[in-house]
Amino acid sequence: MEKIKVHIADDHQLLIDGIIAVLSSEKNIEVVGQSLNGEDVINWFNKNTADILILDINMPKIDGVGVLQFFLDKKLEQKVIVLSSYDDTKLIKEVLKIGSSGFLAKNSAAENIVEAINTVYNGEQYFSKNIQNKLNATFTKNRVKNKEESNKNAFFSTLTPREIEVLKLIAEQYNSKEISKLLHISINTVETHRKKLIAKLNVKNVVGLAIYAVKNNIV
Amino acid sequence: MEKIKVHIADDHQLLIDGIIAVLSSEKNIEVVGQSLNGEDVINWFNKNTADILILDINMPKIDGVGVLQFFLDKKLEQKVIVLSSYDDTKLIKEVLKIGSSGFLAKNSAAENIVEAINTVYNGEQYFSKNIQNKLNATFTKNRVKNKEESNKNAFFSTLTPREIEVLKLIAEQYNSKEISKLLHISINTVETHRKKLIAKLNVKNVVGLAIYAVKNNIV
DNA sequence: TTTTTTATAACGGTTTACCGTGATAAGAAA
DNA sequence: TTTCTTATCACGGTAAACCGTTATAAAAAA
Repeated sequence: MEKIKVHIADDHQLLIDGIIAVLSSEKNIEVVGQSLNGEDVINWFNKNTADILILDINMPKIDGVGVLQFFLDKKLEQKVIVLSSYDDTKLIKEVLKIGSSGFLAKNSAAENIVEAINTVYNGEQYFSKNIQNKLNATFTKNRVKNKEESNKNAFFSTLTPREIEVLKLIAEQYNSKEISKLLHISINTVETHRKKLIAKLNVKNVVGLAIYAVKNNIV
Repeated sequence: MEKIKVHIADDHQLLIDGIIAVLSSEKNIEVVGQSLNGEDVINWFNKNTADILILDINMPKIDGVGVLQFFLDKKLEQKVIVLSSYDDTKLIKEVLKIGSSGFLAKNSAAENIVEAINTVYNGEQYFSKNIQNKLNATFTKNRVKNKEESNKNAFFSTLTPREIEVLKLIAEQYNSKEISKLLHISINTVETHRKKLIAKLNVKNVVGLAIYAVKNNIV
């Protein structure tokens, strides 16, 4: 029997070891690699292959989203199941858009990871139950479209590099005046970026920005 | 042979199942219970006992710190090994102060959890290697003192229940006026709490508060 | 019993955040 | 080439955050 080759990427060694222990009782699944950060994932896949990548979103150096974007460019063939603590609908939509095949919340039971691996290996998409509920009908209908199209009429905006830069400084507790000095731009420009960030991320104020930044490992 | 009875508390079922899978190969360790939040932990220990509680700090309803404080009042006898994603020195000091016997970062390898359980069961304290380095000499000297003393000359301030309540609402993007209405108190009082939070947590502004709240799973 | 902590409240003042709107230049994409 | 995106800047106004300081009653701790 051909085994499903799995690579696990998470910044918590304990969780990796736990998943390996869980999968060790599955005869048709083989863990062939592991990484503690996004950089290692990319390096590993440059030299090796796996059928399934179990990918944590919150990782140091390069986060899960960065890894997915790398794979998108390279047009590699492995399927990706995204692991996340935060069952954030916006995040789910984003990772699906950039090429993941499944989404598993960390509050799922261990048996679900086996189910997820088998489902995704068979070419289907997998979502944790609680996540399924969060995905609305509109989105479900649209996600069959191809990547080019779904990128065009995106359900949410992606942040520009400059916006991420400003967001990072906001999350480091700098105010607009300080940011304007750090980036050598006008305070008005900083405030414009701030406004766009609040609008794009659909948050109420700077607190929402800070929380987004933490949850997406920008700080 | 008498087995070491372990209870695991973490809001991620996947990690619980993973730890159980890891511990299943240990003959002298038996997992007798599990909880997904602090409330469940307290309920469980009201009816049952275990030798060791493996306790995640970041949990909903009542967090790890809340659980420890509960045990401190009840003077229960089980040892506690704290699990945390964030290897925050301040946090480590806090949980040791309120009665944990060990601290295990989630980026530790699985074998360490076995080591931690055995060490703590034998009455010693256990720390992940990377955490050992973070604990400075001053603190190491002081932690042999008894609880009363170490509470007195605390290294940082603890938030009051009301402050945590306000902080939670701040992190949910409510402004002071809204919070004052939600809690039926004056806006001036809310602002006073806000000021005290900023001072106690040693942050610059509301962004710092929000980040603290996320990292400590208050929101 | 005395002291400390907690939760409450007020106030004047300054700074910052946020809103709406409009505009321009450079570069990328269609 | 034309359109879209990105990054830039301005301005006037309102709301909110932040600062410093003071104060009081109740509860908890020493």
